[in-house]
Amino acid sequence: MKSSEHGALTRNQELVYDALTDAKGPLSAYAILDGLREHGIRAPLQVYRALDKLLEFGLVHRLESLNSFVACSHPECDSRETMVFTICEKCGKVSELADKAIAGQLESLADLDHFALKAATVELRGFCQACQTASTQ
Amino acid sequence: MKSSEHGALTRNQELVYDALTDAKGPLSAYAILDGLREHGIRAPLQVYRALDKLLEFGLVHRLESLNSFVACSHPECDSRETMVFTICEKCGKVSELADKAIAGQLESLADLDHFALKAATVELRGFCQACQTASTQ
DNA sequence: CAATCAATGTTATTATATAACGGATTGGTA
DNA sequence: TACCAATCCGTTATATAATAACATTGATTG
Ligand SMILES: [Zn+2]
Ligand SMILES: [Zn+2]
Ligand SMILES: [Zn+2]
Ligand SMILES: [Zn+2]
Repeated sequence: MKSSEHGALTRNQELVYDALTDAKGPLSAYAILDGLREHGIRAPLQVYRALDKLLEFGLVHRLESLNSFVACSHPECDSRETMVFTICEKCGKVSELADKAIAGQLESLADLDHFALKAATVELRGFCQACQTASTQ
Repeated sequence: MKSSEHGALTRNQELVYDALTDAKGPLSAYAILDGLREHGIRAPLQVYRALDKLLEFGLVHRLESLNSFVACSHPECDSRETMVFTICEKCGKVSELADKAIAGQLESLADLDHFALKAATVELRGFCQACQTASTQ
């Protein structure tokens, strides 16, 4: 379970995780690095190693199309398998959607191709609600 | 339609597109560059500019999680909206799946969040059929 | 021809990620 | 305690991916 894992985070992991939860949006590894210099983080590897562990714990997800990272917004989502994100191309807002159905759909789609599915990345690009209404006024 | 667009490709676009179709697998921009040096391509920008156009034409897709590019394997697929790829984590094989249902599912999922969906990237990681049978022997 | 626009060539720079090495810390265990 | 193994840590250097800036070429067209 996550909350117990969270308690076991090392110092660097804690720093990186806090940076991501504070940000309430995706951050690149180098943006995290810049924000943590005053806390003693000096090199990219310190950030990347912490991120690797956080990804492994399921506390953080990687946004492939943005080369950046977000804290998981589903405290109970320990699946680590299928994540769905919306990415607003105007304001940059990112939301993580919870959906069981898509995971099943992708599973059966993979089966058709005899592909043993381990993990899925779904990234949706478009406009968030706020940016839609803003552009139609 | 694609075949007509293909006839209108410029020299650099043609070179890059041919490199991708010959490869029968994903290539990074720099791998393309290395393969085309003897044809007069010398700088990353020459490759990236050609790729931008090919992506726009729908002749090529970008694999976000691999930072690489593949020629579209669906001659009639001009949708340019929802692509689904399987990526074998053992042998690196990539397949582009054709599926109308997933696109609809993602559309309605986005609707729930009042998100105006423009394009979707779906990348499935796991093991291809060949690598499964190879690992169970 | 002159204006325009897309494509090109080149150099330099930024952004993202990993390799390689050694030292420090932790947790069990003889 | 002394030992071992595993993990985490810090540092330097390097690899890989993508873009900025600017000048030039070549086709289109009015
Ligand atoms: Zn999550
Ligand atoms: Zn928005
Ligand atoms: Zn395609
Ligand atoms: Zn395989």
